[in-house]
Amino acid sequence: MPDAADPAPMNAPPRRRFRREGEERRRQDLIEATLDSVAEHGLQGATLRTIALRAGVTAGLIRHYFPGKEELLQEAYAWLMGRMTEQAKAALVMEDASPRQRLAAFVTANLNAPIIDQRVFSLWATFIGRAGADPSLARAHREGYLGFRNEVEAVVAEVLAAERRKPAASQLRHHAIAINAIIDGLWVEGCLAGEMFAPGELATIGIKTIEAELGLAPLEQFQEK
Amino acid sequence: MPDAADPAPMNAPPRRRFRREGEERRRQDLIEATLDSVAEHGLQGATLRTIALRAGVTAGLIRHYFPGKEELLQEAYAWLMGRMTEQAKAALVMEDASPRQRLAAFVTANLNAPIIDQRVFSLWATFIGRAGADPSLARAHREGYLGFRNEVEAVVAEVLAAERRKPAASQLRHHAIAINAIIDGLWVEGCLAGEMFAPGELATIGIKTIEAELGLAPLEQFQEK
DNA sequence: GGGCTTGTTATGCAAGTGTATAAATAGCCT
DNA sequence: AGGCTATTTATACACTTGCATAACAAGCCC
Repeated sequence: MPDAADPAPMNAPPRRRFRREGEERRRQDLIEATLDSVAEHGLQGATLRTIALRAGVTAGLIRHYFPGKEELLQEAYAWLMGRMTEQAKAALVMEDASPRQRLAAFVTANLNAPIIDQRVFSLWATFIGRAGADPSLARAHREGYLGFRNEVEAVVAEVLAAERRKPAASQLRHHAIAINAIIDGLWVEGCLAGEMFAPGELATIGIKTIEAELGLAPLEQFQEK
Repeated sequence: MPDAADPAPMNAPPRRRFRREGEERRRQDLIEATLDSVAEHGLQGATLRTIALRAGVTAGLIRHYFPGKEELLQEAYAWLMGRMTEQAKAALVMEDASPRQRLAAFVTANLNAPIIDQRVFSLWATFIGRAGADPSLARAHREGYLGFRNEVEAVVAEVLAAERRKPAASQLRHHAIAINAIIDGLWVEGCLAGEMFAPGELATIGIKTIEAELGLAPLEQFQEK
């Protein structure tokens, strides 16, 4: 029995070098690696090892920052939603612009890059598909949706007020729901089949449709026929 | 060594009873069990064993009808999409109704049960979330979407023709895209947060918004203010 | 009713999963 | 410089996964 001695030149693979990063940074890296993995391989393909590889660490480290995979996914989703609504609303903060211009800018921003984006859509769809089974997801969506809709409603009220119109609350709500649906519907199509539309086309359609919904005379008017 | 004899009263679990079903039936059952599993647990939770359990068979049988899990999922998705578009278009085949009535009926059908349905939405979102990475899914969506949009475009043309209007092709396309977005957007919200809306409210909003988009005078008109 | 086909079950297996725990080393503090 | 701590790696483990194959029996055909 030769029984090879262990300390022989059996050059063991050297232990991997690493750097210590701040907690904030590591958590953020892990969250982004998680979203990347989900967008690319879906929830099923987003394994701890895949995520860790993408974040440039080993799988065990994840457990040092998150209690488990579940919590990592939840935090990743929360962060994604936060960034989405933040971007979406950012287009509304325009100083010295007419309400109507602000509304148009809002629609334009929401129907172009970076909000129209296949990766973000994949993430949204993947997570929201679980809303039926996961009440916390459903609640997160509802909150985001209502926040968004309230913004829309506020701008609509301003636009109409500028036209000396004062709609009833129920009318305002209807307008907000409809406008929200228009933006959402066009957003979905833009993300899924963006190359079917000319650049800016979705925004143009969105603005014109919304103006029709609000009963506003189009600014540059070219009638059909 | 007592070497217990095998034929001892070590009552082996009796082999499970089963019935032979037709191929058609079994495949359909498996597909529906697959969709149930995906809707309930997501793609990650839809394992062969879960699916088989729900279909009332054992996991091995699946491989007798499908080359692998991948193909089962694809067939399930294709069947789901087929049923969805079929249902959606069914509302259009109304004899002796005005184009405008048909359009309204179409919108109403698409914004109520059974098309507004959380389970179907979960399935749609779960699968469509993979469209970015799976070209076959992206193609399936595009085909379904274009088919749907063409139906809309045809009805819109009829509606406008009944009003003696003959829009340019590009105008017609814009209308169809916008109307499609309205229906899609309201559909999403109805599925995700149906209890936020009164029964029939989404359909009402959809119809009014579409009428505004097409420049049709509302039938029952109650102005704001 | 007895064989034969084949739909169906049962069992096994290698790869991959999330989690737990131990070992190591990077980098701060003095 | 040198220890100390806690971030990070590495390894182990129980379990699940999809897939392969063998054993079985349901029910048609003659």
